[in-house]
Amino acid sequence: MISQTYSISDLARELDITTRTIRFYEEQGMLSPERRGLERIYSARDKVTLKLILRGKRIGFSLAECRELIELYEPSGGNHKQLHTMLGKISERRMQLEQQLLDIRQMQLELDTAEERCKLELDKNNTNQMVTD
Amino acid sequence: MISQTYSISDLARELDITTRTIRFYEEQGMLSPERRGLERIYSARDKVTLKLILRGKRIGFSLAECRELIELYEPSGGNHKQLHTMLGKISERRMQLEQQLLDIRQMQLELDTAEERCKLELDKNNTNQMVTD
DNA sequence: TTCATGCTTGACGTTTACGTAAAGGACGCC
DNA sequence: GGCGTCCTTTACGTAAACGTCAAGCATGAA
Repeated sequence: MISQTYSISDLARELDITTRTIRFYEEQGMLSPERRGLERIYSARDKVTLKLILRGKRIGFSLAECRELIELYEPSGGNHKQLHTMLGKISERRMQLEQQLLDIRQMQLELDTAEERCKLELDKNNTNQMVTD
Repeated sequence: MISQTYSISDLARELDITTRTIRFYEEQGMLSPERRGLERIYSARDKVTLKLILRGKRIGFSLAECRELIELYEPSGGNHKQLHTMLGKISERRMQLEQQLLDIRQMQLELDTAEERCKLELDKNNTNQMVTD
């Protein structure tokens, strides 16, 4: 089976980003698609990388942080020290993610409160309406 | 009991941000501290607002989004339509937070994989080391 | 052939979120 | 009264993450 490939606009459509964005990520060294002449040919792996970037962005990672994540994913076969560095970075990310989970839960609680207040206000208004009817 | 107040550098120290940042948030209409002459006097409520902003930033919200959250928090006593608008925004935020939770869990899984691979590599290196000893 | 469509590479523009001086007022202290 | 410290405003600078032309190549359809 021939592995699937994509044009730049294929990916742009499917992932709902612009081609400019994809080229920009390449400029930043986060992608290096094959070429057929000048034309870029993206593999399934490139698509996974892009999804990884987009997921990172949704939770507020900078592109630099996303790049680190990508590097963690590339089996670079590093030496002893590099491997320890990677493990360190992984545990840092883990801690950040835990903090984000806490922050999200807290926000959800705050949204609960805000929603309650809104609904109370609406009830109050409806009651007034009924009285003045 | 007199409610506690803070100077700008008090808050900067406590929240680990610069005074420039705090003034910037004020420029953006997210804070409006009392004044004693020119000097800014911050209340406990201002501090809560700042924490809300910082929490938002940690999970990747823009300042514009943070401002919306703050507005949801101010009991503006809006009219019927405004209240429905607010409820809409609240449910939008909820959906975004749910997506972020999914993204974070996915990232955690990916970190698991990356960590496994690192550890396997380390084991392999150690084994080689033992053989060559 | 001409035209539309999709791709390419520059290269300058823009928004966000502050950083970083510059210049100065107010206050406690030695 | 001078010094240090903290505060102020004004204003230009900057990094990140693209947006937005401009100009041009390739290729299939009319």
